[in-house]
Amino acid sequence: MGRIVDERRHTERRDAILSEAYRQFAVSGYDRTSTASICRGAGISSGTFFHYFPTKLDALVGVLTAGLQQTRQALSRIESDGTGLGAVLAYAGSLQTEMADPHFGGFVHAVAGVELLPEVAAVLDDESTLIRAFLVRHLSEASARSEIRTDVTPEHLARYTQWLLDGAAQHATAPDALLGDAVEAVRALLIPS
Amino acid sequence: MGRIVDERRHTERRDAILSEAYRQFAVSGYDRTSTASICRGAGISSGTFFHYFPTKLDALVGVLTAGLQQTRQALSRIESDGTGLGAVLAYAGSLQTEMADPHFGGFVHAVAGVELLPEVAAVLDDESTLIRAFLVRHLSEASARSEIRTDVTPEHLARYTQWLLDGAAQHATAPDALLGDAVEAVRALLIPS
DNA sequence: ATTTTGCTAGAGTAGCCGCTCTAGAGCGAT
DNA sequence: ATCGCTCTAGAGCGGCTACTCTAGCAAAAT
Repeated sequence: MGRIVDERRHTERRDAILSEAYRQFAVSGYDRTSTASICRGAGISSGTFFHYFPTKLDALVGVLTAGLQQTRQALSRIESDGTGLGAVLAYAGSLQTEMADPHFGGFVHAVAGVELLPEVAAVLDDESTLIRAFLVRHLSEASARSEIRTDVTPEHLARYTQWLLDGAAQHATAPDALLGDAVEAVRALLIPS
Repeated sequence: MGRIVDERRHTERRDAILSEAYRQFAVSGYDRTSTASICRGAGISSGTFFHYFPTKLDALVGVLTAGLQQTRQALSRIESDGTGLGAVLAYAGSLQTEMADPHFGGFVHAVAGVELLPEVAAVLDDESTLIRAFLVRHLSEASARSEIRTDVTPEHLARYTQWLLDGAAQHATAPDALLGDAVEAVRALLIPS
């Protein structure tokens, strides 16, 4: 049990399914995407799909988990480059890059639609907690260094920043995103005028 | 066709269905809520349901449209009470009151999950446009009166405010909302420190 | 009184969807 | 050579769902 014959082929196939699932979830939403359609898009049979993911929900969780790991890496890379305000702005920037993906906005909406399923909520919670900790850490430092406003506590600023970025992510699909990007918004919130 | 026998009874029934639909969409999401379940909750038969709403989607649009009208009224009431920064903060306050509804957060997520359906997108677009116009109008005035920061244009501030409030609405379910409310967040964004 | 029309109930239906099952091919170990 | 395992295909199935249909009742119109 669990022994994998050809590791390379295995992860490639798995990733292909995951990426097709991501695209279709983004375009049609979770419930309105059928496993059959994912199979068609990925060029596999249902047997193969359910071999890799015992459940459709498991495929979604797979996508989310991959995203979480990506976030983890991005944060630690950013953190090794610098701390304080710079790190926070760098994070906003990396998020903004993600938002450029034409499927990003759709996927955010799709996930929101099934956020109440415990398996989904768990991963999302992990990611949210991770980011909050990152923000609190670096905003505290930035506050101590007087890089940012000090009339609002770092904890509150962290929360507001998260709201701001979540809101921006939700509108990621809008083509009129030219007016004002996420980094500028965060800068406006954090830096005293 | 279209003649209504007892106006009172008609709208009461309709509203009852709408409010039950709202609750169930909030709790289970749109796709995972069955019309049968709404009927059970509202104490009616499927025949009645489909007499009032030819489609499940029509029921959702009905809920959204009711919300839009509510927003319209709230905005004009606020606007008649005052303008500029005060009006913007009053709007944030009224939104915050809405968020206190235990079903609000769930409903926001449910709607997000089907935002790609054109009928839903249309209503949401109307509401978004309405709010943006309100914000731009009053933030411009506030800016001219120097009630708020002037280093960022009112248009940008309007957008950031909308992001902030949308993000807050998304987290409305969280019980730890004690830490920092929406009004304070908007104030922090708008008022120079 | 009779007709018309809104309204309601509830059984019924067609279709879709997530998932299972079986059969077999490829490959590694013994 | 043989066994055991992963992997793949694809037909099939049980269950659920949005919606339809028919029939009857109440009340307004004539």
